[in-house]
Amino acid sequence: METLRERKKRRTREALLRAALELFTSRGYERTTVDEIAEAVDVSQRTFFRYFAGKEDVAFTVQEMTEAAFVAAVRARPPHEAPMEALRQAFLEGWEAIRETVESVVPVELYLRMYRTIESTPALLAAHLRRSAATEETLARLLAEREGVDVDTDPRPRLAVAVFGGVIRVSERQWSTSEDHGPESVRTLTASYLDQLGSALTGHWRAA
Amino acid sequence: METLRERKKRRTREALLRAALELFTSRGYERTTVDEIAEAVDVSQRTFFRYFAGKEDVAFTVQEMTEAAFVAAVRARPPHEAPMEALRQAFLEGWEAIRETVESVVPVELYLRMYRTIESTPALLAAHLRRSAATEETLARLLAEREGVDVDTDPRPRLAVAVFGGVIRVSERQWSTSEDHGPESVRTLTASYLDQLGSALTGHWRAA
DNA sequence: CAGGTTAATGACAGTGACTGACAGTTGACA
DNA sequence: TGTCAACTGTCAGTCACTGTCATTAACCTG
Repeated sequence: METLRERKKRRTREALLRAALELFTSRGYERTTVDEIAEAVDVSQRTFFRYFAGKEDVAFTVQEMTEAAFVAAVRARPPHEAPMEALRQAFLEGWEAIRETVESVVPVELYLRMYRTIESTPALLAAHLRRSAATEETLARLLAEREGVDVDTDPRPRLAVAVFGGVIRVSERQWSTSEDHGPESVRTLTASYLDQLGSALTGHWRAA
Repeated sequence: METLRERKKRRTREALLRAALELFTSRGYERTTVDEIAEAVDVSQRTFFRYFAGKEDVAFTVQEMTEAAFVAAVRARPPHEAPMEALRQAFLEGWEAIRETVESVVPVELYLRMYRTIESTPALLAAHLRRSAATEETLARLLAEREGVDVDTDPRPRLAVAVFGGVIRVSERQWSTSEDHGPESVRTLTASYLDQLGSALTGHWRAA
């Protein structure tokens, strides 16, 4: 069980996280100072930096959880599935588990708002893409191991993951700029885009 | 022709650029301060910020030129080429033109060193990926126009460009971490990876 | 439960990127 | 050659972030 000290720490951390996301999504990321976040929770600025490595770090706390959940979902896929199929299924079926993971920390609605803020804030978008690159590296190694190939000599693991990542990013972008913000719409969008990959890569697009 | 004032400005700008790249690649990006760059050229820090939007901005000045050159190369492709083929040819054939563009500002060798610095510096890698995303958006619109489809309703332009961008990134990464740093090796690597795309996306990789 | 240990916090000072304001300087051009 | 506009330096200030040290509060042991 949890000691009093640990409980206090957890509460401070969660309060900082919630305050930060609330401020980022309402006032905007750049127009929010670390001092304001700390003040909203009534701790010193120094304390904020003891809980989070930086202003950017808070913004991605929830993202980090979902990424970890996705990697876990891929890891749990049966070995007989082909690589791309495993990625596809992990994404489409793992949705509910990811949603629950999020809800245990912040309201899903806040998470979705934060996602849009990330997409529309250049500094955060850059960080997001770099984090995605890191996740892709993890996935490439994972798939290489599943298939028994060497990730450093065989380019296919990294290629497959890069392509999958690209599809995800296109769906996310489409989702975050469209009207329909239901969490379900990303799933259908991603599935549809994965299906259109082949026709996107071959020949002309104009109907003959 | 150029007025004296313009000549002075251009010289200051190029001096700042060269000094910055030299310092970034030798001492490291984060261990270089803007004050040091300004001091190396004997101007005030304020002047540096009048020529470049920020420390990050200098680091990508040459990159920006190569990206523009690539977009131009794609634009110059004959319309009968299919989208992916146009991207492929623009990249493989446009190499020499890009090289010349670079050489007109800084030694290619410095450009290559800077590239490695970008790949190995988290903050710069993030910025690089965001810039790539912006370029991909430009290319998607370009291809959509070529093919006469609507980029906002037809996902194929963005998908194709995302996949191509993914292949480029994988080759660049492989190149920047390998021994062979000749500028030719990126070409062969990219061509080879594009050829392996199909087999990376379908079925298992393990030889039966 | 008193007293010592350790973790958490606050207060303060300092660095580095960046911006705004204003004054001084130097090319451009009549 | 003198006036105007562009360019530059100086200075002050904001914000993210870090190191240091004293203080507080939880923990644990006798």
